[in-house]
Amino acid sequence: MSEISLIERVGRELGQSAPDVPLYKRLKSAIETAIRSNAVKPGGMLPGERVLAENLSLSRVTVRKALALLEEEGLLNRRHGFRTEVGSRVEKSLATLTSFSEDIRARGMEPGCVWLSKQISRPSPAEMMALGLSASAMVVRMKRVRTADGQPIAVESSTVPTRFVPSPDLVRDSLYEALAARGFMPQRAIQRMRSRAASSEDAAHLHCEAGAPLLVTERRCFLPDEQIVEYCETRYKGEVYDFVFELQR
Amino acid sequence: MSEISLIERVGRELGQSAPDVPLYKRLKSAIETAIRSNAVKPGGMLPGERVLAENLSLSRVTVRKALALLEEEGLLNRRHGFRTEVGSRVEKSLATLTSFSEDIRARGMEPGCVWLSKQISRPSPAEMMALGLSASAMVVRMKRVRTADGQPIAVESSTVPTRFVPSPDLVRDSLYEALAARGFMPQRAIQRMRSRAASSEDAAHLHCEAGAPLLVTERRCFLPDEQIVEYCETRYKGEVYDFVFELQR
DNA sequence: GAATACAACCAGTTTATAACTGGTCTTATC
DNA sequence: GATAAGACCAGTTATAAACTGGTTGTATTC
Repeated sequence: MSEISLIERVGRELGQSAPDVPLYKRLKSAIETAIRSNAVKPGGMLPGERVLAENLSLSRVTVRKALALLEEEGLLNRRHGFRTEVGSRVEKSLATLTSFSEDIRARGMEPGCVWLSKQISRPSPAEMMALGLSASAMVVRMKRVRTADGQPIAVESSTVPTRFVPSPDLVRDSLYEALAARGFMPQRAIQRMRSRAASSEDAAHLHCEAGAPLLVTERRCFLPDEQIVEYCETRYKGEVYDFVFELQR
Repeated sequence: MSEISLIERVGRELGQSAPDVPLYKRLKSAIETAIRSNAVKPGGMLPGERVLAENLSLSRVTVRKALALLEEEGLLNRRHGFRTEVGSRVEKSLATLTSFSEDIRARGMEPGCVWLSKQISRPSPAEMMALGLSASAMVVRMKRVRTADGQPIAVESSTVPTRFVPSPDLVRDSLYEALAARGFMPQRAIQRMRSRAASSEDAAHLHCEAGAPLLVTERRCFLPDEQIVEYCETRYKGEVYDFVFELQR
């Protein structure tokens, strides 16, 4: 469906809506209907805010208010300087199949995390190797304790080149959300799992004894164009095995 | 040293040289002297061919002939569309992606190798991780002892997805030749170097004692489109350090 | 006070373009 | 074979322009 016919459709929808509801809410509903009826496919682009405003004879403020609501609901994904993309929240969470939070929720517990550090620095030798970076590159390194129902169950270190996430402050709870917001959605990952003894530091964070066996996962995440976007090492209290699998959305 | 003063210097040098020698050879010597006397630092850029030709009142053909000689000697590194970079052979062996054979030859010795095994199999967990492969993929794994003047100096294990080299029989002496023949020339690599104690097997192959420190390099080679084409681990008799650098052709 | 409108301007991204670069070829002179 | 001059191709980089969404004003209407 072309941009013009989409706008016409939204325009008709808008005309038929109750006039005592605020315009921006009516516009929001109209666009939502268009999306849900698949007039724009997920992954497709919405017309620019200026185009929408002009063709619907609305002000940009109104259009932006409507889009803001839709983005909050997860139906849209806006990117500064790029465009506004259609993408449902359900798909977002599918793409983060590897997400710790989902894993924990699926087991009926409440996920949480405590940040140990967020820093921007040069990559370590291992990180250079894993991410394919030269020494002059910069990375954002984040370390946190993952919890389930408040109990610590893993220590996780994520490293991302600043090219993809320029500042650690952009990451709130979910690294994947920060990546997605900038248009870098990992599509494939290679993950290795094996066991290792807990260091005294690990032990302190995980409330276990030093030397206790941990399940260690190493993960390299790839963008659709095979660029390496993240290197992540997680040390879980748990099982013992050595296994590699491929993660795909 | 600025471009202009470099050109002036080369110009003077050129004027003083014997007139019965071909111009391009005299120019080559003049530039070589300038480089060896550090008038241009390694890593620095030479003026463009057109600038050189014009300022020295020479034709571009002459300049190109001189530069070609210098490149052949390894003093220069020309890149289409970029510029001509100054880089001595010593640095080239570090900064560029050269094969083992080239490396050894550059040091005035005769390279050789003894094949320990060539096999086609499923990737190991470490190989899956390094090459970004799923377990269903197939790889060609090659292990050999590298020699210089007949003396064993390294044990090397190379792994390449069958996608790039379908059979180990296609590899005679040089893996890179086999790759190039199929149109897969690695252009960039990330290499990590560190030390590790020799296993008894390493020791047997390298004629040293078990436990002796080896220099171990891990290398991941990338195609121009960032696909990972090779994972290679080499254990050298030698130094002790941990350092990663980027290799580029 | 909330909704709407209009108008600027900022900042990030993409695209197109221009201005280089080295690589190649032809033609010509000596 | 060495030298010269010119034209053109192809790869790279730098720049500018034309978008994008983000933000901040003021003003009007109900």
